[in-house]
Amino acid sequence: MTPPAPRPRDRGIPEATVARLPVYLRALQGLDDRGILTVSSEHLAETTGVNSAKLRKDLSHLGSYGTRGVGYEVEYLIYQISRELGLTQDWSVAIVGVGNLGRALANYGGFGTRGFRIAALLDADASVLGDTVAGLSVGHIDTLEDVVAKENVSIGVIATPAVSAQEVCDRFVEAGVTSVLNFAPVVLNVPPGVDVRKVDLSIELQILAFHEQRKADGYAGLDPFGKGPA
Amino acid sequence: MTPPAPRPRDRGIPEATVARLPVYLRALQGLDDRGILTVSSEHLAETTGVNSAKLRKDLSHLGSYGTRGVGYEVEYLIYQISRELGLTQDWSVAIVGVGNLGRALANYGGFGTRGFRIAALLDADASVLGDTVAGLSVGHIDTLEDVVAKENVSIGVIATPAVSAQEVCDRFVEAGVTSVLNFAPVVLNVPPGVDVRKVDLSIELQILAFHEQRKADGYAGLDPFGKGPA
DNA sequence: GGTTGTGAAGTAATTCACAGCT
DNA sequence: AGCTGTGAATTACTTCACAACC
Repeated sequence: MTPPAPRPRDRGIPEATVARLPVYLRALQGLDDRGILTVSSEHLAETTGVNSAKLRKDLSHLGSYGTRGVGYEVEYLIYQISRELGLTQDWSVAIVGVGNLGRALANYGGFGTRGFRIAALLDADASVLGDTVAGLSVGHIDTLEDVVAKENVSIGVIATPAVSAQEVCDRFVEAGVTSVLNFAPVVLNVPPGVDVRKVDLSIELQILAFHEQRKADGYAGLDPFGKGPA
Repeated sequence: MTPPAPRPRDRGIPEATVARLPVYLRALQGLDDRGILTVSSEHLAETTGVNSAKLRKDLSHLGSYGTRGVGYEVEYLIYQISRELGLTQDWSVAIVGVGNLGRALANYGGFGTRGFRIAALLDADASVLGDTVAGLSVGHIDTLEDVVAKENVSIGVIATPAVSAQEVCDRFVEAGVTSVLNFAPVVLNVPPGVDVRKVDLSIELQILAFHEQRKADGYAGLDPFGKGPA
């Protein structure tokens, strides 16, 4: 009888806003590093490439943290955004697949920075087991369930070939992981309640190719007929 | 005097649709590999994780390629989507930055598949120059302009550390590249007419952390007070 | 004077629901 | 009978423009 689960709709922040908060956060950290104390929506918007009204509306969803006539205090805003994003606590991440991509991810500075901790690197390939990558020893995929439980992993990163991705995902989910970041070029199937985000190189390239083609067709030629293939 | 460039707005396909076409395309190729000849919007929607009405509307922007009562012919739809995305021609790609990420990208199968050709791998670090990666010899960054001109590069991929990204981007743009795919965690500045897409691991993690925190706050506790930190 | 926060207006994307074709 | 293609309705997001405040 339960109606078709209208999702407990975020009593809060629009998804589009959530996706921009990390961008603001990074820009703010840059300002902080340079010792800048306050910033206006106009300035912060410019450095992050958004419209200033949008930035103000985004921030207004978190609360009223600016000062009229002055702007936003950089450190305070960093704290508020971090808190909203859940970065004031540490999240354990497990990376499965230690090929070039997995290594790139493991060595990526962004992990080390506040908020994330790599709990384990796992792979099925015996030839990389025991390798040390980013200070961690690569473990066997069979230990996935143990690692998730023991290290309290909440985010699983899939950097395996496409063919293994769904299986790894299933194991993550079965072990209790509810957030997955997928680099394999497949659509993952997960039960409700599990969030999946995907990063897909070839999709990005194809989107660029589309626009590139548009530029070639449309502008350069100034051909009013455009579309026609012949 | 030119007004603030209201962008020659695509006389066509919504951006949200463009971003999904590659997903449909991949699913269709999977069906084709399995010898499946036709597919309904319902079925294709299910395997790509979208609503079937959305899928039909997306496809309707390309033309009327289905058959009522039957569905879509798989091969024909593959061809039409490929054509729309500009994949019936080959695009030359240059990758700058041959660390783990650059290597992962170079070896990524998605490139090889129809539509993209890696024209060059470039790096500033003398220690990797001349290395062979994915069958290509790594060249020096100073040859960027030559390579872009000679190989007719239309998409530049930036896989360098953050600090070098803007400079590499400027050189790409100066050399005539109008599409950039950026993996470095910085907001790139480009003139109008140049498309930039970014892929940013830490943004994805932070978005997941946000939702993870929501799940922890909201559901598990069933605490009606939620928000308050103490 | 300067800048935020936000209703109201405008634009884009999604979903519904069904006419129209096979 | 089955499935597409699409107007109409809905929902989400963006931008404008200005009152409120420092």
